[in-house]
Amino acid sequence: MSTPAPAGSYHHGDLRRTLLAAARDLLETGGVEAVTLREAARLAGVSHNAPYRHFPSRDALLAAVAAEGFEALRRTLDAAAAAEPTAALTAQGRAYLRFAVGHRPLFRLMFGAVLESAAHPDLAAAAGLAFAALRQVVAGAAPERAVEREALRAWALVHGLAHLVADRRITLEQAEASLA
Amino acid sequence: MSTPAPAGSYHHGDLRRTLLAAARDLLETGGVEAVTLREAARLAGVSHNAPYRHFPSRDALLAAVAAEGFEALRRTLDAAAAAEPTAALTAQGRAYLRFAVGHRPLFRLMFGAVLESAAHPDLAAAAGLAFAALRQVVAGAAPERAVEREALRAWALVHGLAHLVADRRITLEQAEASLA
DNA sequence: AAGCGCATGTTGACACAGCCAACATATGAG
DNA sequence: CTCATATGTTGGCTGTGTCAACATGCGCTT
Repeated sequence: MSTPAPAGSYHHGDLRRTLLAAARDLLETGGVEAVTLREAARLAGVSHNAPYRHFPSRDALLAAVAAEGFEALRRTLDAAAAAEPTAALTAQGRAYLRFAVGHRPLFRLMFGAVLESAAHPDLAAAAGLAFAALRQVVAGAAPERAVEREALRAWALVHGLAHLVADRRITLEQAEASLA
Repeated sequence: MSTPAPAGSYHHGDLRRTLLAAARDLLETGGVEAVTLREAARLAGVSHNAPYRHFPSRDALLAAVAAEGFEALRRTLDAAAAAEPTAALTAQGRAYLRFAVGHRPLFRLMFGAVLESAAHPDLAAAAGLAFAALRQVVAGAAPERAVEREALRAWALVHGLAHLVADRRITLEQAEASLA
């Protein structure tokens, strides 16, 4: 899906976006290991060093992809809550799980051990927003005082299930059955 | 802590163990990225290709380290349950969390996205044993019919909390407070 | 006790990665 | 129209994983 360069032009015009798309492709296709600055450059049709004008390092590229992932996750969670207001929590849980299964390499990049989010503020921010979507729903459903604790427990439960599914230790069905 | 080679001898004598120790050191010190076949060989005092007589690839070395990690985790969980039989479940939960915090890089290797456990049977087996320790305790504490489901929920909760702590998204205290 | 097979180590090489420095180009602000 | 500067390019360096060919000596067989 990565848009190749407009042929014959010295300047690409939209390299950053193209590189991100290429990186996403590589990620989905071959896992994190397959995401390479040089290969992304190749896919984009530029020289091996062009990416450095947009990302200071390979990690930065990965972080940008992960940040996009968190934005997508947040949208998914918001949509799930909006679509099923009476059972928003389990709806979000299901959405979370489906996201993990549907974009396994991306999920593993977002939550795996490759990136140190502390080193990438944008990443941390995007992640924070996604989690806020979860917490907000729990806040509306929990009994007053226990909100903070229950929110955390719900979050951890869903998150744990998602990891177990993404690591193929349990099936999606088992996870969904354990939600509520 | 990695035992260097007995000087002057062509054959090392205990290279496999030494390499594992070196890899553990590198992991704890610099994270997964720092674990390198060549660097492990250097620490062990052998040539850059000697490791291939004991591990067919870098991934295999990492998998072996992770497998050791799962064995350690299992021992920890067993010990926790044995030490506090009346509250075995929360004791194991605490142990799980402490393991994640105390051996962060190892934990992230074990559960991060670097290894594909399907490709390393030993790894999968060790992981299975560790989880069995958890499940067993839950089985003793849950109301009959719901055992399977409650076991999974407990596992997921602890696992999720551990991940959140390891990723520094919440503190150990928050996690422990959310256990029971 | 002698000899030898095979596990274990070594040397050398290759491709490929990330990253740096120096240079080229074209775009848009003035 | 000019030119500063953002964007790309070329070339090179170090380090890594992995393969192939060769060396060594431990331990079993006889």
